[in-house]
Amino acid sequence: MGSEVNEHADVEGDGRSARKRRAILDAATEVFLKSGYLGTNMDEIAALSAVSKQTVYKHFSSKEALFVEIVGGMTTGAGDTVHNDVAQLGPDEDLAAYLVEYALRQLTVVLTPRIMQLRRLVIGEVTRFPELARVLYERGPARAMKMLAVVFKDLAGRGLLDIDDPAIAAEHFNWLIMSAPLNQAMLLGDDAIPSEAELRRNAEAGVRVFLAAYGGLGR
Amino acid sequence: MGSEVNEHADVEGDGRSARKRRAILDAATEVFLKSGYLGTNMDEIAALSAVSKQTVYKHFSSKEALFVEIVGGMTTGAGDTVHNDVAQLGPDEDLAAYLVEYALRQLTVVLTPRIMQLRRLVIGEVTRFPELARVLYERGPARAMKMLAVVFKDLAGRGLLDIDDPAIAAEHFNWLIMSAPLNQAMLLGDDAIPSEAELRRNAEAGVRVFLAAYGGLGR
DNA sequence: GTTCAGAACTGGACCGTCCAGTTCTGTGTG
DNA sequence: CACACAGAACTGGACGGTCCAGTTCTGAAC
Repeated sequence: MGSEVNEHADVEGDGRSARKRRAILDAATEVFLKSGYLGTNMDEIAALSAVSKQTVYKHFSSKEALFVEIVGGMTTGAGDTVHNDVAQLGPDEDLAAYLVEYALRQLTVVLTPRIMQLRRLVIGEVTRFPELARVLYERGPARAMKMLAVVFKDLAGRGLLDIDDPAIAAEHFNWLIMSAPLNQAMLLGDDAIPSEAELRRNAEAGVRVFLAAYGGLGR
Repeated sequence: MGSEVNEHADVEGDGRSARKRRAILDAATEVFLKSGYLGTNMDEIAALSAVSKQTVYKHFSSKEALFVEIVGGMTTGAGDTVHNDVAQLGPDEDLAAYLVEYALRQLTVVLTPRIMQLRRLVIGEVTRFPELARVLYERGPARAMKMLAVVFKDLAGRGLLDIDDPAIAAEHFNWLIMSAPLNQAMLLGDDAIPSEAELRRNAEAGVRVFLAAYGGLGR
């Protein structure tokens, strides 16, 4: 037993098996996002991925396992997308403009129909899959605020911000920027996702408040 | 049309029919909150309310209708609870303390297991019941911020706050106060609902930032 | 001869309906 | 006030039709 050698199936492969697996994952992602966990049936996933149900169950032991795999992958992927290129503030750069850009990067990634739907999906399944929600929290808001806290601590050390507790400042910044559009899109649907211009205005207003509270001497 | 005379069935009655109807609503609330829309079956509701399924369908035409009735009622009820006694700021009262109390009232109502679960439920069903989510948005955050905007406009008129756009200030205040605990409880479950002491600290920190940005001359 | 598609199948869950028999409620009558 | 009675509401159970997760079988392709 256990004579399998192709253990690289879950990273990136181009064998037939890996291709099918990818097709299943893609199809399942779409269907789960559209219909929710209970609202999704495996036949639809098999049909959409152009694969027999037998093949689906060869790759994933159950509906639950497939769901966990997909949601886990999406949250981690999205989290990585946000925090890839964290530009630092240059010496001659404007602090407010820098913070606005920082905010906009976050907003434009999170306020995407797919990511919003993922959020709704996970929130709706908190009871059934608490672990998934915890992962989303860690890889999402918690991670973002941890990164922010580091940035703020640095800026405070350079005398550009007057911050007592970087973690709290990061929370305040994060939610000043994200909450309004996030909650709106969450409940009013994807059509309520603000345009980039609106997001910019929102970010600027948030940064203004943030700097009023945490902006150091150079006001 | 509308020749019905006994329209008082949905307010408060004590007849047998009204009692059963209430029992059904109570049971259905519990089951829906616990298992979600698709995860709930009508047999369980009938059993828990100690009523035959026939009676359930005599009062509510379908599972969907029952669900809409319950969620609608709960959102409206919770919204009213928050905005019942809106005390105004007295002449000799401390502004910061007043705002902290204002925030705490909101927090302690919203951060309840039942209300949190309702939020999760509605968010998870945005696609299936967009109207319900819209109602929750209107009766929840939108209403709260509208009330806040009125309060802030008044305070600004009295020279206690320096506010340009009351609506934006209300948004900032609302989310400075609510976002951190709300998001945490939303994803990490009811066990992550902060204690009242933590909520107070959170409110105080939020008010501090708010007043730094919007506090008028009397700083 | 291994893998997969296609299709059928199992076992079970569930919505909504139906029905025969029972209980409640309100109204009229002596 | 006691009683009878009609109509509405309710029970308990059964059932049709549908849906679905997961398994199994057959035939074909490579």
